[in-house]
Amino acid sequence: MIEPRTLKGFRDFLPAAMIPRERLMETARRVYRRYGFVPIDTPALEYLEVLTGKGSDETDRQMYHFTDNGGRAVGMRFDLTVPLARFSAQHINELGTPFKRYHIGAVWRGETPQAGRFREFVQCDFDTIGTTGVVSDIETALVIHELLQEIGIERFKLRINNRQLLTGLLEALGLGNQATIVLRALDKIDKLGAKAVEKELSEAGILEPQIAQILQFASIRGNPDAVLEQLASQLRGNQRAEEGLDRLNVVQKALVAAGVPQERFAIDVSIARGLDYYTGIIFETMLGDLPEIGSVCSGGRYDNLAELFTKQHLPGIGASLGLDRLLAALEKLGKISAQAAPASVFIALFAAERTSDYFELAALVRRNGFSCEVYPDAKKLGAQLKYADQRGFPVALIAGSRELDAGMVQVKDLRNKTSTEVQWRSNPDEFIGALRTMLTMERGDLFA
RNA sequence: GUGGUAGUAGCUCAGCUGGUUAGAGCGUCGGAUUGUGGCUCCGAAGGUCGGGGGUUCAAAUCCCCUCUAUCACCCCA
Repeated sequence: MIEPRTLKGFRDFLPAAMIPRERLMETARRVYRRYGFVPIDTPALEYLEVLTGKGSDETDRQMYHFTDNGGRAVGMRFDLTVPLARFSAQHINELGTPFKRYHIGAVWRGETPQAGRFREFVQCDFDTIGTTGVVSDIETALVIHELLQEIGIERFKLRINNRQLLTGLLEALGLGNQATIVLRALDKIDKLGAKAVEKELSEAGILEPQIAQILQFASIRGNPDAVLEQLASQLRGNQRAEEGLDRLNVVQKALVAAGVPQERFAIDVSIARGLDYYTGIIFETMLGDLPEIGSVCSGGRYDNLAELFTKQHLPGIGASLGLDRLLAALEKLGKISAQAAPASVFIALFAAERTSDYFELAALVRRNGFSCEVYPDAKKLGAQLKYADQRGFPVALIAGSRELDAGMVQVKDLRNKTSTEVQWRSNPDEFIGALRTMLTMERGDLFA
């Protein structure tokens, strides 16, 4: 006997978990398409050099890689952005710019699993390639907001920053080449506090007055308007920073104009996003009820991503919804309703010798756009109804030989326990009408 | 990868300082007049006590290793 088991950080999904997963992906697709993004897919496995080209030591360490049977060095993708860079370089001439795509797929990282962190997980990415316009900055923010809203999350905050602000400041302080160290340290300010960041920076050899300025800069808080104002006064005269600030101003105004509530977003200069490739605006999204799980949707602008693969200048911007992390959060918050009917109409099997009649009935139901399921065994009616009830079917159709002979069926509303007899063979319209009235009643939402 | 905590039935857990055939609730399956569900009652199945090794007359219980989960570091969705 082989022990049935799965690898650390890899999971099976039972129907109760898979139904909300699929629903979430459908929501993401719907929102992405609403903004004109089109779907693509890329291989799970790539040449190792394609994946390691742009990553840091950390991503290299976490990547699953091996030599395939043909002796090639290959790796499993650890995000969807690097494959997009390769994809764009390879196909952009057939696609034209701007190119807006979404990509939902699994990625793999060999890191230690934790709550909401797995070794195999699904990301729902959307990116815009080939424009540096601030319009795509705005659109990215709007999509993130709409996505979270449509999923049904009431409390979340989209935190926005622009790398140019900090880069500009660091250049002015003469720390231009230590950006990564400072960014990484600053990213922890929320979690560990200013003291810890100060210590980390001074251990990295950054001088006292420099640290003071960095921390003062990162401690600016308040509503977007106020933050932008303070930043403007502090960064005046710094060309690079002012450019980033101008863009943030445009984004801020557009978000308000598009109806994004003030409490849903913040300008927060302490967020850094570890990935080195971001060059402009950056986003992360925290859940109001579960901030400790981390960002569920992050991204930003990367103006040089494809440079390793092509001489063509391909700027890009996008973000990634962490499907599995979000689901883990929703589950923790008790927002995933366990029951979701796989189909809406249940057909009880009574007289096994009349099987074709049941399939004739089922075909009629499905032809009219309702999903239905025929019970596989002619068990006691009570047991069949119990099954239907437990799966959450709203409607059951019951007919024995007597009714079938007469072309009748009992249409039973499983929630009200009411039922009516209908002539389905001679009067299908009346039958479908009866079904429709029962099924149009509120179906419970997937996310409470 | 490093460190802390944990692992008993499908799920949630009980099992005192080692002592004979390891229990409960829920769930599953069967039954209570093969034609009407969520309640009730009766019954059954289901456990190598995560796995391996060791100490002991005796290990779910103590020790070591390992696997898995979880938390922290690191990093990130």
